[in-house]
Amino acid sequence: MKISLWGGYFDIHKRMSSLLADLNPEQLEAITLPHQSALILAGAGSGKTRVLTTRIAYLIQSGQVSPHGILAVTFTNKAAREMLTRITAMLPINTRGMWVGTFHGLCNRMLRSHYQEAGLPQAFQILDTADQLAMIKRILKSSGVSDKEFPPRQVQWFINNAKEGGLRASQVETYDQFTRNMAEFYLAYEQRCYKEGVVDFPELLLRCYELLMRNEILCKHYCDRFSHILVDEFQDTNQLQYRWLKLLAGTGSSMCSAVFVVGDDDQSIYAFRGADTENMKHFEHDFNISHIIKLEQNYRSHGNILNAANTLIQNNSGRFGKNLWTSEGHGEALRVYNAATDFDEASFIVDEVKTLHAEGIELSQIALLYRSNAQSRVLEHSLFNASLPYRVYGGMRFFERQEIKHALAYLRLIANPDDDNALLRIINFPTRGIGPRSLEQLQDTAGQQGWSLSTAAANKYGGEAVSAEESAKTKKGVAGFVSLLQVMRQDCAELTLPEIVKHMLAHSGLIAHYQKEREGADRLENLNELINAATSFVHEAEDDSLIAFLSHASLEAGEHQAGTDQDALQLMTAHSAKGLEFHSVFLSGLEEGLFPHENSRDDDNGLEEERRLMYVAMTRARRRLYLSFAQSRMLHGQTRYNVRSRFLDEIPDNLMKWLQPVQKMDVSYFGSSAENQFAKPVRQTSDYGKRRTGFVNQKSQAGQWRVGQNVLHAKFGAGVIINCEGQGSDARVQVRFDRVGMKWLLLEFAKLTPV
DNA sequence: AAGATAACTGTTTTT
DNA sequence: CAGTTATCTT
Repeated sequence: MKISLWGGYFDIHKRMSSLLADLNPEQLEAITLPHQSALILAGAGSGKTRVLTTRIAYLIQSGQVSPHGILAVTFTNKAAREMLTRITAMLPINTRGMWVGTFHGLCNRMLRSHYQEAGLPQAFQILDTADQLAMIKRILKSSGVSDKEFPPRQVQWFINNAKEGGLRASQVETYDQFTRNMAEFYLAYEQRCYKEGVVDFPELLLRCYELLMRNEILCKHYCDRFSHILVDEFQDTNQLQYRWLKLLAGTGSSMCSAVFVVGDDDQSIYAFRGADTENMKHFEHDFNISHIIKLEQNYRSHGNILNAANTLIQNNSGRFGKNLWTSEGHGEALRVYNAATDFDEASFIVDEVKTLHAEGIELSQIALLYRSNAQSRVLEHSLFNASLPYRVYGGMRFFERQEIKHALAYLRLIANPDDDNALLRIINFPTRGIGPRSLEQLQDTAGQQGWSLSTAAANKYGGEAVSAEESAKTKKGVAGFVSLLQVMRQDCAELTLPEIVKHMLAHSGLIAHYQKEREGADRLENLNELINAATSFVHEAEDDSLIAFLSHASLEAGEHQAGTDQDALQLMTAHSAKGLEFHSVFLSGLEEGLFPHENSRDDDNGLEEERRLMYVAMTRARRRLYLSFAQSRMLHGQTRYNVRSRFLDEIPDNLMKWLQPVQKMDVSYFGSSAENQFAKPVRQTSDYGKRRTGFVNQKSQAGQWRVGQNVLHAKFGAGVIINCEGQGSDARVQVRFDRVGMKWLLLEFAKLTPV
């Protein structure tokens, strides 16, 4: 007994000291702060996540708080997951009871627990941005106003802005006809959402805020419970999120919680979507922060990179101020390349990547960053031709795919019949002969009676309940749809989540529909994947109900695409790169109008945000940083002539090394990679399927090079011709090689042997 | 109800 | 230029 006690005691100490080992003084100070609110200014690569997670582990390990008393909030699901994994790795105890999640996720959680007090139906559904826009379009249409006069996107922007400012439709200040109209749409939208039992993203926050605001007892309950609130990326919070935090912390009255926020004003790059850096200054004041802890030691980059970034960011005003430093050496100079064209820039990057790769740097440790997504095209083209594997981030996500949204719409209707958005999406998909006129009738009835569409449909066409699913099929049109849903709802009552999904896929006709479609294979695969998603959800989530799964689908859109296991180059915008690091970083398109972007150039705030973005991009690099710009660039079908970015001039000369453009008229270079130089792009879009752009199938040519011919290539080995194109010296063939896949080859250069 | 053509529109993004 | 969306055909 005694021994085990001592053993346990010793264990805790050992664990505690290993927890706090290798921390620098500032990190240690932040982690071991007493029960008080704190503002940690954490520079890029300064171990921010480590501080946050270790702080939590420390608080629990030292017995200051139980997991039950901790609430940690992040912006992305990825960050929340990472945090939880790291905490669990540090602690021997069960972390259940701890609330770790995104603002939206946590608000959803509270609203689910107190749906009645919040005035929501139990099965309330969450609208994503696209759903919200669809809803707004519907309202504008029924109000009879033109899309031209009131663009739906603008209305959406207005509504979300108001909500993020904490304002309801009735509270919006109307000082002219325009805002009066907007407020009117907002009100109509609010009422529709209420009727249908749906909430949009900002509504989750606002509703939760109002819930705590109005219900003192409940608010007190959470205040008392969460004695420690920790916030990641605090510089990205908007007004409403800040107010929510203050409420939860119990400021006004007793100030019961300690709020520990970590952020970096220099990395605030989301002002355009409502993030308010001022929150950091408000926090300092509202929470009586006497001293800000600055984490300035950087564990990521070499000195030259940091100094360049430091000098750049010093051009911004109103900073808290901080200078990153490293105990590692200066490292290499930044490499700058002045390209003649965007194409030239891309081939320069390709050459450098090849060299780096040859030197042993993994492709996944190299990032190509750009300001806007459109810039990836030229790069992709060159990379493809060079046969370099790459991965583009920021495409369509799993739960946003058309077929998945259709499937989810069926599930949502099973859970919540009043969801008109969902109904409209699939009432005639797969087609069941419900045209615009019957839909209009239905909407009229619903409008007159104040019913939801599915109630209207049931009352109009429903009749007695149908027992066998067969009768659902025999009925036509709306009546068929009504009994289909009825039957589905009945059947699903007894099934587990994965079974519900399977059942729905089979009986909705979605599977049959996509089996018929030519390009449907990938969609079918995705629908199958939805069953898998449901299965793993049941295994992982505490609440495995359909409603919980639907929330999950809305709040976590899923990884961008199935991650290829292959070592691949990383292509992404500077925004997406935030939080990541790479051995080498290529920062391309450093031109006035592009970076800084022309839309941000005119006002100081915009320019400073662009500069922060540049700062974020630069500090992604560990060892080597390339900066490049092109004198001319193809944009929107026009060649634009740009001057180099002012940001380049803000970096000290002695930290940069200007690379000379290499003469590329070398014959051996030209000859040896001719296949690649002239190969045609096959760009795999992030959407379903393998859509090709850039060429059309041509008739096969006469002669020995024809479709179906087996060939042998010196480098690529055996393959078969699957496409022919062009005449004379332009003649090229597309070959599917056994080993290296598809390639376009110029016949003049590629030495092909017919087999 | 699917397929074809015309018109439009171009930052950054998570929930 | 290229990708999406609205509109017009068959």
